[in-house]
Amino acid sequence: MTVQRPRGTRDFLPEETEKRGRAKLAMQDVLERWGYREVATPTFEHLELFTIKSGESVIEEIYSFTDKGGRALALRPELTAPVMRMYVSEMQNFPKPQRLWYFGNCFRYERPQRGRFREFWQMGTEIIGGSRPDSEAEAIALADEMLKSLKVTGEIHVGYLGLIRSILGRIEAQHRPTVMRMIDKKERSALAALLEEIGQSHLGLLELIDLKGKSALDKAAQIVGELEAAPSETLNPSPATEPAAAGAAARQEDGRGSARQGRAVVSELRLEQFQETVDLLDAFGVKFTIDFEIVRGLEYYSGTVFEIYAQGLGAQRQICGGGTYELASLFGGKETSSTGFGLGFDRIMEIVQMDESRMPPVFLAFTPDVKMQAAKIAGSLRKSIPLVMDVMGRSLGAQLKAAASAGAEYVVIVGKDELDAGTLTLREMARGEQESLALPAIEQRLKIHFSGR
RNA sequence: GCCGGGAUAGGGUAGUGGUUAUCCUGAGGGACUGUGGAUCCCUCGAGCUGGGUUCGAAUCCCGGUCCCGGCCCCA
Repeated sequence: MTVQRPRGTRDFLPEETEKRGRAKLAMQDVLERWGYREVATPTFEHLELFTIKSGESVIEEIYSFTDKGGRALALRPELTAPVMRMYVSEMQNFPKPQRLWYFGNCFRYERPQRGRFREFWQMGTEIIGGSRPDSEAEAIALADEMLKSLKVTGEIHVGYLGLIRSILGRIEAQHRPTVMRMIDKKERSALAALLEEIGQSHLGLLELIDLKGKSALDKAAQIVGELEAAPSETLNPSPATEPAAAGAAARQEDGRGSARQGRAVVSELRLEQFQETVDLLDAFGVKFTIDFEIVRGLEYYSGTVFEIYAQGLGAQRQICGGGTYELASLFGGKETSSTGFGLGFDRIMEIVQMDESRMPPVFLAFTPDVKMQAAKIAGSLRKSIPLVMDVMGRSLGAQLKAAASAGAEYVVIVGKDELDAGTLTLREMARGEQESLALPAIEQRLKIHFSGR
Protein backbone atom coordinates (compact mmCIF):
# COMPACT_ATOMS: atom_id res chain seq x y z
CA MET A 1 0.00 0.00 0.00
CA THR A 2 1.29 3.40 -0.94
CA VAL A 3 1.34 6.36 1.41
CA GLN A 4 -1.93 8.23 1.29
CA ARG A 5 -2.81 11.88 1.45
CA PRO A 6 -3.84 13.07 4.91
CA ARG A 7 -7.56 13.24 5.37
CA GLY A 8 -9.29 16.26 3.92
CA THR A 9 -6.35 17.31 1.75
CA ARG A 10 -6.11 17.23 -2.02
CA ASP A 11 -3.54 16.87 -4.75
CA PHE A 12 -3.89 19.19 -7.69
CA LEU A 13 -2.81 17.71 -11.00
CA PRO A 14 -1.48 20.00 -13.74
CA GLU A 15 -4.85 20.61 -15.37
CA GLU A 16 -6.55 21.51 -12.10
CA THR A 17 -3.61 23.59 -10.96
CA GLU A 18 -3.68 25.56 -14.18
CA LYS A 19 -7.40 26.15 -13.80
CA ARG A 20 -6.94 27.38 -10.25
CA GLY A 21 -4.10 29.58 -11.33
CA ARG A 22 -6.18 31.19 -14.04
CA ALA A 23 -9.07 31.78 -11.65
CA LYS A 24 -6.79 33.33 -9.09
CA LEU A 25 -5.25 35.54 -11.75
CA ALA A 26 -8.64 36.73 -12.99
CA MET A 27 -9.63 37.82 -9.48
CA GLN A 28 -6.21 39.22 -8.78
CA ASP A 29 -6.56 41.36 -11.86
CA VAL A 30 -9.79 42.83 -10.49
CA LEU A 31 -8.14 43.51 -7.13
CA GLU A 32 -5.28 45.34 -8.77
CA ARG A 33 -7.62 47.42 -10.87
CA TRP A 34 -9.33 48.46 -7.63
CA GLY A 35 -6.03 49.46 -6.09
CA TYR A 36 -5.57 46.64 -3.61
CA ARG A 37 -2.11 45.34 -2.70
CA GLU A 38 -1.23 41.78 -1.83
CA VAL A 39 0.13 40.76 1.56
CA ALA A 40 1.24 37.40 2.92
CA THR A 41 1.53 36.11 6.46
CA PRO A 42 2.99 32.92 7.98
CA THR A 43 1.27 29.60 7.53
CA PHE A 44 1.39 29.10 11.30
CA GLU A 45 0.90 31.55 14.12
CA HIS A 46 0.75 31.56 17.88
CA LEU A 47 -2.40 29.73 18.86
CA GLU A 48 -3.28 32.69 21.01
CA LEU A 49 -3.96 34.84 17.95
CA PHE A 50 -6.96 32.75 17.10
CA THR A 51 -8.25 32.17 20.60
CA ILE A 52 -8.16 35.91 21.26
CA LYS A 53 -10.27 36.45 18.21
CA SER A 54 -12.65 33.55 18.45
CA GLY A 55 -12.48 32.09 21.93
CA GLU A 56 -11.00 28.97 23.44
CA SER A 57 -13.62 26.84 21.78
CA VAL A 58 -11.96 27.22 18.39
CA ILE A 59 -9.08 25.07 19.54
CA GLU A 60 -11.03 21.95 18.81
CA GLU A 61 -11.45 23.04 15.20
CA ILE A 62 -7.83 24.05 14.69
CA TYR A 63 -4.67 22.19 13.79
CA SER A 64 -2.62 23.18 16.80
CA PHE A 65 0.63 21.80 18.11
CA THR A 66 3.50 22.48 20.44
CA ASP A 67 6.87 22.99 18.78
CA LYS A 68 10.22 21.81 20.08
CA GLY A 69 10.62 25.05 21.99
CA GLY A 70 7.36 24.49 23.80
CA ARG A 71 5.44 27.18 21.92
CA ALA A 72 1.71 26.71 21.37
CA LEU A 73 1.25 27.16 17.62
CA ALA A 74 -1.55 26.69 15.14
CA LEU A 75 -1.86 26.32 11.40
CA ARG A 76 -3.89 29.36 10.42
CA PRO A 77 -7.62 28.61 10.16
CA GLU A 78 -8.35 31.92 8.44
CA LEU A 79 -6.51 35.01 7.30
CA THR A 80 -8.25 38.01 8.80
CA ALA A 81 -6.63 37.60 12.21
CA PRO A 82 -3.08 37.19 10.81
CA VAL A 83 -3.51 40.20 8.54
CA MET A 84 -4.82 42.33 11.40
CA ARG A 85 -1.96 41.10 13.59
CA MET A 86 0.47 42.20 10.92
CA TYR A 87 -1.28 45.53 10.62
CA VAL A 88 -1.12 46.17 14.36
CA SER A 89 2.54 45.31 14.65
CA GLU A 90 3.86 46.88 11.47
CA MET A 91 1.39 49.10 9.65
CA GLN A 92 -0.46 51.20 12.18
CA ASN A 93 1.14 54.42 11.04
CA PHE A 94 0.56 53.81 7.37
CA PRO A 95 -1.89 56.14 5.61
CA LYS A 96 -5.53 55.11 5.75
CA PRO A 97 -7.19 53.34 4.25
CA GLN A 98 -4.98 50.35 3.62
CA ARG A 99 -6.50 48.33 0.82
CA LEU A 100 -5.03 44.85 1.19
CA TRP A 101 -5.71 41.46 -0.32
CA TYR A 102 -4.47 37.99 0.43
CA PHE A 103 -4.60 34.49 -0.93
CA GLY A 104 -3.47 31.49 1.02
CA ASN A 105 -4.10 28.04 2.33
CA CYS A 106 -5.83 27.62 5.66
CA PHE A 107 -6.43 24.60 7.85
CA ARG A 108 -9.28 23.43 10.00
CA TYR A 109 -9.70 20.18 11.85
CA GLU A 110 -13.16 19.31 10.62
CA ARG A 111 -15.15 16.53 9.09
CA PRO A 112 -14.54 16.85 5.33
CA GLN A 113 -17.50 16.97 3.00
CA ARG A 114 -18.42 18.63 -0.25
CA GLY A 115 -16.84 22.08 -0.38
CA ARG A 116 -15.18 21.60 2.99
CA PHE A 117 -11.62 20.39 3.41
CA ARG A 118 -8.99 20.34 6.09
CA GLU A 119 -6.70 22.35 3.87
CA PHE A 120 -8.49 24.98 1.84
CA TRP A 121 -7.74 28.28 0.16
CA GLN A 122 -9.09 31.66 1.03
CA MET A 123 -8.86 34.85 -0.94
CA GLY A 124 -9.96 38.06 0.67
CA THR A 125 -9.54 41.75 1.26
CA GLU A 126 -9.42 44.16 4.14
CA ILE A 127 -9.97 47.90 3.91
CA ILE A 128 -8.24 48.84 7.12
CA GLY A 129 -9.44 52.10 8.56
CA GLY A 130 -12.62 51.93 6.58
CA SER A 131 -16.02 51.49 8.17
CA ARG A 132 -18.12 54.13 6.45
CA PRO A 133 -20.81 53.21 3.95
CA ASP A 134 -18.28 54.08 1.28
CA SER A 135 -15.93 51.26 2.15
CA GLU A 136 -18.75 48.85 2.90
CA ALA A 137 -20.21 49.40 -0.54
CA GLU A 138 -16.77 49.12 -2.09
CA ALA A 139 -16.12 45.78 -0.42
CA ILE A 140 -19.40 44.29 -1.56
CA ALA A 141 -19.08 45.66 -5.07
CA LEU A 142 -15.53 44.34 -5.26
CA ALA A 143 -16.56 40.85 -4.18
CA ASP A 144 -19.31 40.98 -6.78
CA GLU A 145 -16.84 42.05 -9.44
CA MET A 146 -14.38 39.31 -8.54
CA LEU A 147 -17.06 36.66 -8.90
CA LYS A 148 -18.22 38.18 -12.16
CA SER A 149 -14.69 37.91 -13.53
CA LEU A 150 -15.14 34.15 -13.22
CA LYS A 151 -18.70 34.19 -14.54
CA VAL A 152 -19.89 32.93 -11.17
CA THR A 153 -23.25 34.24 -10.09
CA GLY A 154 -23.93 34.48 -6.40
CA GLU A 155 -26.84 35.73 -4.39
CA ILE A 156 -25.70 38.68 -2.29
CA HIS A 157 -27.42 39.17 1.06
CA VAL A 158 -26.71 42.33 3.01
CA GLY A 159 -27.64 42.90 6.64
CA TYR A 160 -27.02 45.51 9.29
CA LEU A 161 -26.02 44.74 12.84
CA GLY A 162 -26.56 48.27 14.16
CA LEU A 163 -30.28 47.73 13.97
CA ILE A 164 -30.36 44.19 15.29
CA ARG A 165 -28.14 45.10 18.23
CA SER A 166 -30.31 48.10 19.06
CA ILE A 167 -33.39 45.94 19.14
CA LEU A 168 -31.53 43.48 21.28
CA GLY A 169 -30.78 46.34 23.64
CA ARG A 170 -34.45 46.24 24.62
CA ILE A 171 -34.17 42.63 25.57
CA GLU A 172 -32.72 41.51 28.87
CA ALA A 173 -29.00 40.89 28.54
CA GLN A 174 -29.28 37.26 29.50
CA HIS A 175 -31.43 36.48 26.46
CA ARG A 176 -29.40 38.35 23.85
CA PRO A 177 -26.91 35.63 22.89
CA THR A 178 -29.73 33.13 22.61
CA VAL A 179 -31.71 35.43 20.37
CA MET A 180 -28.67 36.10 18.18
CA ARG A 181 -28.01 32.42 17.84
CA MET A 182 -31.61 31.68 16.95
CA ILE A 183 -31.56 34.32 14.24
CA ASP A 184 -28.32 32.93 12.87
CA LYS A 185 -29.58 29.35 12.95
CA LYS A 186 -32.93 30.27 11.47
CA GLU A 187 -34.72 28.70 14.44
CA ARG A 188 -37.79 30.75 13.75
CA SER A 189 -40.45 29.05 15.85
CA ALA A 190 -38.16 28.76 18.86
CA LEU A 191 -37.36 32.44 18.51
CA ALA A 192 -41.05 33.34 18.32
CA ALA A 193 -41.71 31.30 21.44
CA LEU A 194 -38.86 32.93 23.33
CA LEU A 195 -39.86 36.48 22.39
CA GLU A 196 -43.41 35.68 23.43
CA GLU A 197 -42.23 34.25 26.72
CA ILE A 198 -40.19 37.31 27.62
CA GLY A 199 -42.87 39.68 26.39
CA GLN A 200 -40.86 41.24 23.58
CA SER A 201 -42.86 40.19 20.56
CA HIS A 202 -43.80 43.80 19.94
CA LEU A 203 -40.24 44.71 18.97
CA GLY A 204 -40.85 43.57 15.44
CA LEU A 205 -37.74 41.43 15.29
CA LEU A 206 -39.50 38.44 13.78
CA GLU A 207 -41.15 40.49 11.08
CA LEU A 208 -37.87 42.23 10.35
CA ILE A 209 -35.82 39.14 9.71
CA ASP A 210 -38.56 37.54 7.65
CA LEU A 211 -38.77 40.46 5.27
CA LYS A 212 -36.25 40.69 2.46
CA GLY A 213 -35.33 43.48 0.09
CA LYS A 214 -36.93 46.91 0.02
CA SER A 215 -39.78 46.02 2.38
CA ALA A 216 -37.22 44.99 4.99
CA LEU A 217 -35.74 48.47 4.85
CA ASP A 218 -39.19 50.04 5.24
CA LYS A 219 -39.86 47.85 8.23
CA ALA A 220 -36.47 48.79 9.62
CA ALA A 221 -37.30 52.48 9.36
CA GLN A 222 -40.58 51.87 11.14
CA ILE A 223 -38.88 49.98 13.95
CA VAL A 224 -36.30 52.71 14.32
CA GLY A 225 -39.12 55.24 14.66
CA GLU A 226 -40.70 53.17 17.39
CA LEU A 227 -37.44 52.64 19.21
CA GLU A 228 -36.73 56.34 19.23
CA ALA A 229 -40.26 57.27 20.25
CA ALA A 230 -40.20 54.90 23.19
CA PRO A 231 -36.98 55.28 25.13
CA SER A 232 -35.70 52.13 26.64
CA GLU A 233 -38.12 51.00 29.29
CA THR A 234 -35.80 48.47 30.71
CA LEU A 235 -32.86 49.45 32.80
CA ASN A 236 -30.69 46.89 31.14
CA PRO A 237 -27.43 48.20 29.87
CA SER A 238 -26.88 48.00 26.18
CA PRO A 239 -24.64 45.21 24.97
CA ALA A 240 -22.14 47.81 23.95
CA THR A 241 -21.62 49.34 27.35
CA GLU A 242 -21.60 46.17 29.35
CA PRO A 243 -20.43 43.23 27.37
CA ALA A 244 -19.48 41.36 30.49
CA ALA A 245 -23.09 40.75 31.39
CA ALA A 246 -23.84 39.37 27.99
CA GLY A 247 -20.68 37.34 28.19
CA ALA A 248 -21.67 35.75 31.42
CA ALA A 249 -25.05 34.96 30.00
CA ALA A 250 -23.43 33.52 26.92
CA ARG A 251 -21.21 31.26 28.92
CA GLN A 252 -24.19 30.06 30.87
CA GLU A 253 -26.29 29.58 27.82
CA ASP A 254 -23.65 28.05 25.65
CA GLY A 255 -21.94 25.30 27.55
CA ARG A 256 -18.76 25.68 25.58
CA GLY A 257 -18.14 29.04 27.15
CA SER A 258 -17.26 30.66 23.88
CA ALA A 259 -15.48 33.90 24.64
CA ARG A 260 -16.47 35.41 21.37
CA GLN A 261 -20.02 35.84 22.54
CA GLY A 262 -18.99 38.09 25.34
CA ARG A 263 -17.47 40.88 23.35
CA ALA A 264 -20.13 42.65 21.40
CA VAL A 265 -18.47 45.70 19.93
CA VAL A 266 -19.93 49.17 19.98
CA SER A 267 -22.70 49.27 17.48
CA GLU A 268 -24.87 52.31 17.21
CA LEU A 269 -28.24 52.48 15.60
CA ARG A 270 -27.50 54.56 12.56
CA LEU A 271 -29.86 53.35 9.93
CA GLU A 272 -29.10 56.31 7.70
CA GLN A 273 -25.59 54.93 7.36
CA PHE A 274 -26.91 51.59 6.21
CA GLN A 275 -29.24 53.41 3.86
CA GLU A 276 -26.25 55.09 2.30
CA THR A 277 -24.46 51.79 1.86
CA VAL A 278 -27.55 50.50 0.09
CA ASP A 279 -27.74 53.55 -2.14
CA LEU A 280 -24.08 53.29 -3.02
CA LEU A 281 -24.50 49.65 -3.94
CA ASP A 282 -27.27 50.67 -6.30
CA ALA A 283 -24.97 53.29 -7.75
CA PHE A 284 -22.26 50.65 -8.27
CA GLY A 285 -24.83 48.54 -10.07
CA VAL A 286 -24.65 45.67 -7.62
CA LYS A 287 -27.65 43.37 -7.38
CA PHE A 288 -28.35 42.35 -3.80
CA THR A 289 -31.03 41.55 -1.27
CA ILE A 290 -31.43 43.33 2.04
CA ASP A 291 -31.64 40.62 4.65
CA PHE A 292 -31.48 41.38 8.36
CA GLU A 293 -31.19 37.69 9.07
CA ILE A 294 -27.50 37.94 8.23
CA VAL A 295 -25.84 38.35 11.62
CA ARG A 296 -22.68 36.30 11.12
CA GLY A 297 -22.80 35.29 14.74
CA LEU A 298 -19.58 37.07 15.61
CA GLU A 299 -19.35 39.78 18.12
CA TYR A 300 -16.60 41.81 16.50
CA TYR A 301 -18.75 42.66 13.51
CA SER A 302 -20.35 46.03 14.03
CA GLY A 303 -22.11 47.50 11.02
CA THR A 304 -22.97 46.11 7.65
CA VAL A 305 -22.51 42.39 7.17
CA PHE A 306 -22.94 40.36 4.00
CA GLU A 307 -22.83 36.86 2.64
CA ILE A 308 -22.90 35.48 -0.88
CA TYR A 309 -24.45 32.13 -1.76
CA ALA A 310 -24.04 30.08 -4.89
CA GLN A 311 -26.23 27.44 -6.46
CA GLY A 312 -25.15 23.89 -7.00
CA LEU A 313 -22.92 23.45 -3.99
CA GLY A 314 -24.99 21.25 -1.72
CA ALA A 315 -24.90 22.01 1.97
CA GLN A 316 -21.90 24.32 1.79
CA ARG A 317 -23.22 27.03 -0.49
CA GLN A 318 -21.78 30.13 1.11
CA ILE A 319 -18.87 31.34 -1.00
CA CYS A 320 -18.23 34.70 0.60
CA GLY A 321 -18.75 36.45 3.90
CA GLY A 322 -17.71 39.74 5.35
CA GLY A 323 -18.57 43.05 6.87
CA THR A 324 -17.32 45.85 9.05
CA TYR A 325 -15.49 44.83 12.18
CA GLU A 326 -13.23 46.01 14.95
CA LEU A 327 -10.28 43.69 15.52
CA ALA A 328 -7.20 45.91 15.73
CA SER A 329 -7.86 46.85 19.34
CA LEU A 330 -8.31 43.20 20.22
CA PHE A 331 -4.75 42.55 19.13
CA GLY A 332 -3.40 45.44 21.11
CA GLY A 333 -3.60 48.18 18.51
CA LYS A 334 -5.44 51.46 18.39
CA GLU A 335 -9.13 51.13 17.75
CA THR A 336 -9.42 50.86 13.98
CA SER A 337 -12.51 49.76 12.15
CA SER A 338 -12.08 47.77 8.99
CA THR A 339 -14.23 46.27 6.32
CA GLY A 340 -13.33 43.06 4.62
CA PHE A 341 -14.47 39.77 3.23
CA GLY A 342 -13.21 36.29 2.58
CA LEU A 343 -13.92 34.19 -0.47
CA GLY A 344 -13.98 30.41 -0.32
CA PHE A 345 -11.69 29.71 -3.25
CA ASP A 346 -12.30 25.95 -3.34
CA ARG A 347 -16.05 26.28 -3.36
CA ILE A 348 -15.79 28.82 -6.13
CA MET A 349 -13.59 26.45 -8.12
CA GLU A 350 -16.31 23.84 -7.99
CA ILE A 351 -18.73 26.02 -9.89
CA VAL A 352 -16.47 28.19 -12.01
CA GLN A 353 -16.82 28.01 -15.76
CA MET A 354 -13.73 28.91 -17.71
CA ASP A 355 -13.32 28.23 -21.37
CA GLU A 356 -9.71 29.20 -21.93
CA SER A 357 -7.43 26.28 -22.38
CA ARG A 358 -3.73 26.03 -22.17
CA MET A 359 -1.64 26.37 -25.28
CA PRO A 360 0.69 23.38 -25.64
CA PRO A 361 4.38 24.08 -26.10
CA VAL A 362 6.21 23.63 -29.38
CA PHE A 363 8.03 20.31 -29.70
CA LEU A 364 11.56 20.18 -30.98
CA ALA A 365 12.08 16.85 -32.74
CA PHE A 366 15.57 15.76 -33.69
CA THR A 367 17.53 12.79 -34.89
CA PRO A 368 19.89 11.35 -32.29
CA ASP A 369 23.01 12.31 -34.25
CA VAL A 370 22.36 16.04 -33.94
CA LYS A 371 21.30 16.12 -30.28
CA MET A 372 23.94 18.66 -29.28
CA GLN A 373 22.99 21.10 -32.01
CA ALA A 374 19.33 20.54 -31.20
CA ALA A 375 19.99 21.45 -27.59
CA LYS A 376 21.57 24.72 -28.69
CA ILE A 377 18.60 25.51 -30.89
CA ALA A 378 16.22 24.70 -28.06
CA GLY A 379 18.07 27.09 -25.80
CA SER A 380 17.76 29.82 -28.33
CA LEU A 381 14.07 29.27 -29.09
CA ARG A 382 13.13 29.12 -25.41
CA LYS A 383 14.06 32.75 -25.05
CA SER A 384 10.86 33.61 -26.85
CA ILE A 385 8.55 30.58 -26.87
CA PRO A 386 7.64 27.58 -24.71
CA LEU A 387 9.35 24.52 -26.12
CA VAL A 388 10.05 20.95 -25.09
CA MET A 389 12.63 18.55 -26.47
CA ASP A 390 12.74 14.79 -26.11
CA VAL A 391 14.44 13.29 -23.07
CA MET A 392 13.38 9.70 -23.70
CA GLY A 393 15.88 8.81 -26.41
CA ARG A 394 13.06 8.37 -28.89
CA SER A 395 13.33 8.00 -32.61
CA LEU A 396 12.17 10.88 -34.75
CA GLY A 397 8.95 9.07 -35.54
CA ALA A 398 8.28 8.39 -31.89
CA GLN A 399 8.93 12.06 -31.10
CA LEU A 400 6.37 13.11 -33.69
CA LYS A 401 3.96 10.64 -32.18
CA ALA A 402 4.52 12.05 -28.70
CA ALA A 403 4.10 15.60 -30.01
CA ALA A 404 0.85 14.67 -31.69
CA SER A 405 -0.62 12.99 -28.64
CA ALA A 406 0.40 15.96 -26.49
CA GLY A 407 -1.63 18.17 -28.80
CA ALA A 408 1.31 20.21 -30.08
CA GLU A 409 0.35 22.61 -32.82
CA TYR A 410 3.89 23.04 -34.14
CA VAL A 411 6.95 20.83 -34.27
CA VAL A 412 10.38 22.11 -35.16
CA ILE A 413 12.40 19.34 -36.81
CA VAL A 414 16.16 19.29 -36.91
CA GLY A 415 18.44 16.68 -38.47
CA LYS A 416 21.53 16.39 -40.60
CA ASP A 417 19.75 17.70 -43.71
CA GLU A 418 18.61 20.83 -41.94
CA LEU A 419 21.99 21.53 -40.44
CA ASP A 420 23.63 21.15 -43.84
CA ALA A 421 21.12 23.52 -45.41
CA GLY A 422 21.34 25.97 -42.53
CA THR A 423 17.58 25.85 -41.97
CA LEU A 424 15.05 24.11 -39.78
CA THR A 425 11.80 22.41 -40.64
CA LEU A 426 8.65 23.87 -39.14
CA ARG A 427 5.79 21.42 -39.22
CA GLU A 428 2.22 22.51 -38.64
CA MET A 429 0.60 19.44 -37.14
CA ALA A 430 -3.06 20.14 -37.81
CA ARG A 431 -2.54 20.66 -41.53
CA GLY A 432 0.25 18.17 -41.91
CA GLU A 433 2.32 20.70 -43.84
CA GLN A 434 5.85 21.85 -43.26
CA GLU A 435 8.38 24.27 -44.63
CA SER A 436 12.07 25.01 -44.39
CA LEU A 437 12.92 28.23 -42.63
CA ALA A 438 15.90 29.82 -40.96
CA LEU A 439 15.92 29.94 -37.16
CA PRO A 440 15.03 33.66 -36.88
CA ALA A 441 12.08 33.20 -39.24
CA ILE A 442 10.77 30.30 -37.19
CA GLU A 443 11.23 32.23 -34.01
CA GLN A 444 9.29 35.13 -35.48
CA ARG A 445 6.48 32.92 -36.72
CA LEU A 446 6.04 31.12 -33.40
CA LYS A 447 6.27 34.30 -31.39
CA ILE A 448 3.28 35.62 -33.28
CA HIS A 449 1.47 32.35 -32.74
CA PHE A 450 1.93 32.50 -28.97
CA SER A 451 1.16 36.16 -28.59
CA GLY A 452 -2.15 35.58 -30.32
CA ARG A 453 -3.69 34.60 -27.02
C1' G B 1 -18.83 14.10 17.26
C1' C B 2 -23.44 11.68 14.62
C1' C B 3 -26.26 9.09 10.34
C1' G B 4 -26.02 6.67 5.59
C1' G B 5 -23.32 4.81 1.02
C1' G B 6 -18.67 3.24 -0.78
C1' A B 7 -13.16 1.34 -1.71
C1' U B 8 -10.96 -4.22 -7.58
C1' A B 9 -4.16 -1.77 -12.29
C1' G B 10 -2.60 5.47 -13.16
C1' G B 11 -8.22 6.49 -14.60
C1' G B 12 -13.10 3.92 -15.46
C1' U B 13 -15.20 -0.90 -14.63
C1' A B 14 -17.16 -6.69 -14.56
C1' G B 15 -17.69 -10.84 -11.74
C1' U B 16 -17.44 -15.20 -8.42
C1' G B 17 -16.79 -18.69 -1.09
C1' G B 18 -12.61 -22.64 -4.97
C1' U B 19 -7.43 -23.45 -10.68
C1' U B 20 -4.20 -18.34 -14.24
C1' A B 21 -9.48 -12.12 -11.52
C1' U B 22 -12.72 -9.39 -16.56
C1' C B 23 -13.01 -5.55 -20.10
C1' C B 24 -12.05 -0.42 -21.66
C1' U B 25 -8.55 3.27 -21.23
C1' G B 26 -3.58 4.49 -20.04
C1' A B 27 1.78 4.00 -19.93
C1' G B 28 6.53 1.89 -22.23
C1' G B 29 8.58 -0.58 -26.56
C1' G B 30 8.27 -2.47 -31.56
C1' A B 31 6.43 -3.13 -36.78
C1' C B 32 8.24 2.27 -39.05
C1' U B 33 16.90 3.34 -36.81
C1' G B 34 14.16 11.22 -41.06
C1' U B 35 8.06 12.41 -40.22
C1' G B 36 1.79 11.69 -36.60
C1' G B 37 -3.09 10.65 -33.09
C1' A B 38 -5.01 4.88 -37.05
C1' U B 39 -3.80 -0.51 -37.10
C1' C B 40 -1.27 -4.81 -35.37
C1' C B 41 2.18 -7.17 -31.85
C1' C B 42 4.80 -7.37 -27.10
C1' U B 43 5.30 -5.51 -22.15
C1' C B 44 3.72 -3.05 -17.41
C1' G B 45 -0.04 -2.61 -13.96
C1' A B 46 -5.26 -4.21 -9.16
C1' G B 47 -9.37 -6.56 -4.96
C1' C B 48 -7.65 -0.16 1.18
C1' U B 49 -5.85 -2.19 5.92
C1' G B 50 -5.86 -5.43 10.39
C1' G B 51 -8.36 -9.36 12.52
C1' G B 52 -12.30 -13.29 12.49
C1' U B 53 -15.39 -17.41 10.23
C1' U B 54 -13.81 -21.34 6.70
C1' C B 55 -10.36 -26.95 4.18
C1' G B 56 -10.20 -22.37 1.28
C1' A B 57 -11.88 -15.13 1.69
C1' A B 58 -10.79 -10.27 -3.11
C1' U B 59 -16.06 -12.26 -1.99
C1' C B 60 -19.13 -13.33 4.41
C1' C B 61 -18.52 -10.79 9.60
C1' C B 62 -16.03 -7.04 12.88
C1' G B 63 -12.49 -2.96 13.79
C1' G B 64 -9.49 0.84 11.47
C1' U B 65 -8.15 4.16 7.35
C1' C B 66 -9.75 7.02 3.35
C1' C B 67 -13.62 8.85 -0.07
C1' C B 68 -18.82 10.51 -1.13
C1' G B 69 -23.71 12.66 0.67
C1' G B 70 -26.18 14.74 4.93
C1' C B 71 -26.31 16.51 10.32
C1' C B 72 -23.52 19.32 14.09
C1' C B 73 -20.11 23.14 13.57
C1' C B 74 -18.35 26.88 10.48
C1' A B 75 -13.58 32.39 13.38
